[in-house]
Amino acid sequence: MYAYCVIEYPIKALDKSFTYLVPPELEAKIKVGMKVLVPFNTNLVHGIVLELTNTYNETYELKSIARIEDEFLVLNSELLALGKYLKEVTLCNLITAYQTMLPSALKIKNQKNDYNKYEYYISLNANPNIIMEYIHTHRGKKVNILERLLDEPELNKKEFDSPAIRELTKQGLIKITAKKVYRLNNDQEIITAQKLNPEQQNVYDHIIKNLNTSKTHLLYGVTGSGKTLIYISLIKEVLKRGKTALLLVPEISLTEQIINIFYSYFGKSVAILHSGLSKTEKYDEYLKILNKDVQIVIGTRSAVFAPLENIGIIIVDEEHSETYKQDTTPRYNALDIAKKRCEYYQAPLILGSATPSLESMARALKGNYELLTLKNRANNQELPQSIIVDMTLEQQKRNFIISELLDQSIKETLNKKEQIILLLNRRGFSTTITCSNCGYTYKCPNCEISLTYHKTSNTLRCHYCGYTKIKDDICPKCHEKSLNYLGLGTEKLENIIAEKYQARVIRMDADTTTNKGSQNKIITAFKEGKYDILIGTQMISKGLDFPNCTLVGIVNADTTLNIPDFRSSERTFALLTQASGRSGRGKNPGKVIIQTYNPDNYTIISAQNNAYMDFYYHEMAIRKVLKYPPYYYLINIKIASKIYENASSNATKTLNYLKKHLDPNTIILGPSTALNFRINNVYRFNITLKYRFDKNIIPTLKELDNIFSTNKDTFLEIDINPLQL
DNA sequence: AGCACGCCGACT
DNA sequence: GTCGGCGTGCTC
Repeated sequence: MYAYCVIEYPIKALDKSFTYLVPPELEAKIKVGMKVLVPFNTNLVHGIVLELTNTYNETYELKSIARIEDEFLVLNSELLALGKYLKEVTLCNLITAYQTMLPSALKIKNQKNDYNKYEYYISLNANPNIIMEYIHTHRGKKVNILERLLDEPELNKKEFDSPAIRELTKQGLIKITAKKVYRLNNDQEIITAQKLNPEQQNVYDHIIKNLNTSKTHLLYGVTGSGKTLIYISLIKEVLKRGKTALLLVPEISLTEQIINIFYSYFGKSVAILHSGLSKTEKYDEYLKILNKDVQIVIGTRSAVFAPLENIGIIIVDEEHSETYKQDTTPRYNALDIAKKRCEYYQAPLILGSATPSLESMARALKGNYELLTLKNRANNQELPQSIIVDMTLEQQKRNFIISELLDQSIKETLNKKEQIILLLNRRGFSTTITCSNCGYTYKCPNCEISLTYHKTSNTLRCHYCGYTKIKDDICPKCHEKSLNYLGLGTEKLENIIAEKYQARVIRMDADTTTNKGSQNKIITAFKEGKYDILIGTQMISKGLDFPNCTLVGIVNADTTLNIPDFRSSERTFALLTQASGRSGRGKNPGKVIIQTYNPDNYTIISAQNNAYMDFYYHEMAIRKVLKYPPYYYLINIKIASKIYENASSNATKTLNYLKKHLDPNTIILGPSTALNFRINNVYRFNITLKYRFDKNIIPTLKELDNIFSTNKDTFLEIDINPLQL
């Protein structure tokens, strides 16, 4: 028997299968998809069995597989094929694809640990006569233990005094056995689901009709329309039919809330997979899925690879979220993977959002997806009333940060004992520090990006590479004491608000949520009413449900709008709409105040009016003219080197190569030095491709990748369907 | 990626 | 005469 294997080194030159002889003693055990140890060159390396055959037609002599690793872990044929698909759509190495699909504890590498957690149980280990005799001739703790073991055959060891246990074991009267346990357990009582309202029921019925098809449904429902309740009902029905369900959520802050809801409806049937779990917790959750102890998986992007079998539905919540696209190699989009898996299992894919991506809505309107709409909030609450404040007028009144209207509204809301969310999409204390004498501004020496001032640590930091320096007292250029703060970050806003109002203020952004669970702590504390005002970046905008929050203030709606990227309007619209959606979800009506220097901008006006479709048509017209998605596909090619000349010359070579091989209708832009030209002293050039149909593209890019694989100082990175340019 | 092989310079 | 620098090339 022969085995075709892919080995652990993620190198282009080794991205092929190697043939090994299966030793006779392994023939019965070995399966496709298993992790094996094989001799390679002078070492032993890990690999995955891709195929088993009885013939081979190579001329060289084969080596034999050394052993099988992790016998329980087998990538089934669906997942093996999924890895090949991942390789195809991202142009990564096959082994990289499989590594990406596995949790870190099970990745293919050389160290082998036991990640299992055990609990220890004691039981009797001698015949009853001996036990009885011991009981009659002794007294004390040891006798107690033996007496209890006569009643119950097995007891948890941790309940007892350990010296006594040790002695009894030594005397051969009892024995200790280890049992594998899972680290995360939820023994909550299960509650029954609320009834769907007619609008929700309608959507539900429609999807149920398609439960045995691989149709994609776009569930466009306004904020607070109760999409989660539909998900729960759908999953319930899927489980009833003996199948499994996968629910993807954008990030941990959301995951915590949704997980708790799902735990209360489905209890032990749920496994969770997200970056907030430790390596061992993730391992356990993965094992629960492999062992078929759970039927539902909830998780973030990488959970799309969960080893569920017999999938009956995949739901992607907040489908517009950019977190579904991985921004490191392999640059996959979980939506594509979910779609592929749905096709394999003939299961429907549900994409839910209050602000669908333009791509998804375009496909839905074209009829490629089924469009399902929830127009109303679940309990017939009104959508919050939105007001735009023109900050140019406020400036004349010397209100730079908080407008008159926002100030009044904050006071009113505090008086009513209701809660407030203030959104400012920029962390740190202030954006930049500038010398008012000579105009000097601090830039990162590695990245040429403005440094951000962080007050708590009194440092200037680069948000791209992490470079940190202590703030100076005098300007390093003109030596005057004229360094001023410019711009506004969440940290400074927190100080201002805390000074200005008699209120309990809490801040949530990337800097206050570095510890595990800290995000959830802030959310819970705010939800329980321990604070009046929550200040935060975009992480507070999505999915959270605070019934007592009736005022949302967008302190500066322009920060995201002004970023030079073709999707900045779409992002801003989503951010404003999602943030607005946090207001008035309970019994009291909500209010939203949007502060902006662009009160006439269509993005801001559409968001104010909750007019997604207005925004959609307006933005689509622009995309069409500028040849952007969804009208054109994009591919971004990055050429990077520490040596400027190499980066530059290779970028030009790449351009010429592309010009020669691609369809003449494909638009080739660049090479440009664009945004973030130098990061960590690496020079980067970008080439962007825009195309509608070009069958040469993938083969050409593969070939380009091969050409670069022998180049040691210049690196090529290809991002297919990038989110950022 | 890792490691052996190989062909040139300064050392016990 | 040998030790060791890292350039080149191969791995079932």
